[in-house]
Amino acid sequence: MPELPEVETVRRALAPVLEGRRLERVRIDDVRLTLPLDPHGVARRLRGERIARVDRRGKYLMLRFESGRVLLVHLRMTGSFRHAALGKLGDDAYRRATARLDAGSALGYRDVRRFGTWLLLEPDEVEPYLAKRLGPEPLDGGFTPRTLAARLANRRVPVKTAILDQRTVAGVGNIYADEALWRARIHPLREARSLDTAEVRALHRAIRRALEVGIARQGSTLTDYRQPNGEPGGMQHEFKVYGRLGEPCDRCGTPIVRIVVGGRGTWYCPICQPSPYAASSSPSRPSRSRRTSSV
DNA sequence: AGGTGGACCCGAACGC
DNA sequence: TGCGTTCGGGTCCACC
Repeated sequence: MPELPEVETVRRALAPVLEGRRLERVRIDDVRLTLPLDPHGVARRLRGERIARVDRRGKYLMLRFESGRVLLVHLRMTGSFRHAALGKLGDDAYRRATARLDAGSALGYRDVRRFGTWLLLEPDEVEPYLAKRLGPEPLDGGFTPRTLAARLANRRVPVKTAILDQRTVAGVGNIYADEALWRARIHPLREARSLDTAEVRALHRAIRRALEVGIARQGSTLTDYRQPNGEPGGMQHEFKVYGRLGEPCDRCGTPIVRIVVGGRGTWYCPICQPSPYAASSSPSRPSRSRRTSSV
């Protein structure tokens, strides 16, 4: 599932091979990719554009053209790019688009479930589009414990739901939300507004750490995600909680449990991340006390 | 306005 | 073995 670390890994791989290159031919085979626009019209508009920079904002990959236009790509669940330096992309039943570059190389876009989107924006449309949808970049200086606290204040939704909201912080998806909450020792069902200052600080730090480790491992591959050279990521081997039902917590050895939060599968450690509904016999109170119990 | 649940899509995993 | 059913993931949108 491409979240921030996966998209950033793709960006880092594509930037050196795409920047400065011109799109000589673009073919889009999936009518869903550019809805509500006609894919052939979009392909035609892309032809001739020269890529100035490959950027990322949240989970969006941005191809910035010299013209100022931007192709905003969202991979959703199963989108991926493949770059072939010699222009020879292998056969792929799930390829949805292909671009031929002036260096003789080829760029293929693959998407099994066809959730991904390509949106070609005019220069003045880009920032408003992103600003409306996304909060701060978690790895930039604009994301601080204070800004996070402001985004969580007054919100009654579970804290996991709050950090999955891209306006709270951009780029966190289901996997890294669970990983971050484990690192911060916060139960996913805690009301967002109930976190005290120390907990917000811990969560801020945990979100950054979880994403940084993900990038360092070049993302996580469960089934579909691939780097542009076709290789899987390695982060899936280092999950602390995600998908680890019944396996021992890395910190305390307690079996990881699974619940559903906001319709999403959610894994956590029932000891390290104490329930907000815990009885008074529990070692800690959820929203007040600083927990010192740990193993 | 904040919050919620369904829609979108389709391969994989599951149940019988 | 083969079939039908359920699940999941990010975002948008209709609705409360």
